[in-house]
Amino acid sequence: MPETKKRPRATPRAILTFDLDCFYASVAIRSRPHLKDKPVVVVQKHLCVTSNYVARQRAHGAVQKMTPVSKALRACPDLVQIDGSDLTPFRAANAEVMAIVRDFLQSRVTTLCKKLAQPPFQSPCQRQGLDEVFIDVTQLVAAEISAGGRPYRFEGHVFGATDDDDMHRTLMVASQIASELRREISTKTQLTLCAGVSDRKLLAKLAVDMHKPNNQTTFLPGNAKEYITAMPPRKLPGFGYAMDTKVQAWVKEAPGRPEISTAGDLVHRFSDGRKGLQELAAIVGTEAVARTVLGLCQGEDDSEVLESGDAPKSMASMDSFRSCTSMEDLRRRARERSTDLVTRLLRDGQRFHRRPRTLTVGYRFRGGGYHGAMRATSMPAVVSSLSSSKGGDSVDVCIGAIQKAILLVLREHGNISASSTFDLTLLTVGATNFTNQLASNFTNKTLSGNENNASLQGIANFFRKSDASVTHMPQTKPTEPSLSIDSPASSPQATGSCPICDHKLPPNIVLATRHVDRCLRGKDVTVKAAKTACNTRRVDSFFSKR
DNA sequence: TCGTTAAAG
DNA sequence: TTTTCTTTAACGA
Repeated sequence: MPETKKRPRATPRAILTFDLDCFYASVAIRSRPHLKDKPVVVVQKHLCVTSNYVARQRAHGAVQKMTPVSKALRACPDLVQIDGSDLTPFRAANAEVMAIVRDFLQSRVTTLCKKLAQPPFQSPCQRQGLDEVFIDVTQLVAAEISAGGRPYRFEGHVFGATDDDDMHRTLMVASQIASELRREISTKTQLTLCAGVSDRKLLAKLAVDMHKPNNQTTFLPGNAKEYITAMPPRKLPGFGYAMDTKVQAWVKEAPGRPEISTAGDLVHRFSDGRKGLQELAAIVGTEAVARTVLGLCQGEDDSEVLESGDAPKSMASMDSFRSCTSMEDLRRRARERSTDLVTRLLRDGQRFHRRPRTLTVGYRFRGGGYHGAMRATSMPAVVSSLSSSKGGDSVDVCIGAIQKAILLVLREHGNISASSTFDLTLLTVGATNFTNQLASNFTNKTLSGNENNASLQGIANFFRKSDASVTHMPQTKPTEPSLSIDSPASSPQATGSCPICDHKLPPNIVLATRHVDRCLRGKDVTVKAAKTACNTRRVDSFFSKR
């Protein structure tokens, strides 16, 4: 018998989603207090990407996301424009918020677990863009309830009718945690935010928009199905433009097909067992997608909150323009992208002790559709030794090397050269496939504070990738001895205790890793849960204890 | 491993 | 409506 029967979860989860209020505008105004009561928009190219509430009010709805500056200016002539083309301050503000969230959760867990004499755990945090985060506080709520002392009531708005059972008590405590965390964040950053609380990401996400700004809503799952089936499916997170287009195309494809204007319509037409599923699969691509979509349309969502960690998995720099037809112009733009990327790579390397192995180049010809093309090549070798050496010219060398690589890709795959005519509208350059750099200059560094390091990153990656069928080591290239974590001579020392069993760990990082790995397997825990449980942050924080 | 598509903010 | 500047995941080859 295959175990494909799916069962409902044994215990209800508690999921929070936070959404910073008009994030870009708030961050921009925070550093310019004199603009506090002025109508403000943050501008990229000729578009307003965000506005504050003063601007929205004044323009009476005419200033929205992605409104052309000219139009916004007509609606509100005294609009203050702030350039938002450099994302650095927004990335920094995001990091600030994430750090506060993690510190808050960490200290709660620490005190509660001590009190309850129970091993510590972590609460996964998933970054969603720069202004949103999902948090799974299931275990934290459970610990809070065990510890007692919480009044059984909701904090903030509630959507739906409550009841006197476990799930509702869970969500009550979750709403209290959400409220406390919101207060903590807005006190420390001067940024306000909304929270959505529910037992799954889908509902938490829908809840977060129900009362804005600076407020929170708990979505009681009992009301999910009727609420969601009445919505246009396109409004559901996960049901995007492409899906909507395909479904609507199907509707119009043949006469007599039913209108699909609500999620309920879709469920009604396609949830008729296996046949309906296959019909939907034919429209949306795969059966897996069909199943998820059908679930979404009924308010179901099993997806986990995935730990994002501190280090991004890829990095890109993009420029869009009306036209680029000369090599001279192209070279200049390529250098610009290259400079931006190298600058960020340098900082990333200082923080995470890693270098990208792959360079991606994206481009689009005028009239060449939405996506354009994307190519990947190996990163120029000089980048592996990128550093801000005082005397050296490493940065400039890297910028030049990447610029050259971009031009080469465009020549080879886009047929763009001095002897061809072309017209580009987009150039993207990105770095991916990060691997740890364990150089001699780093080996002797002490482990401390927020300073992440290469070996820890290696371990984190190892856990992330570990799989029931795979025995042990990460699948790094054998040709890269400097990356392996099994070279005790150059590995930093681990101290502290196992995040699973709390035993003291051996100082050798390889042995420590092995121990934690065994421990994970020893526990009756699914691989998926193990992956979620053992993430960068957690491993980092446990291994880097002074 | 490379490259595309889709989704999200 | 595909417009800005990203980041991530799933999937096919």
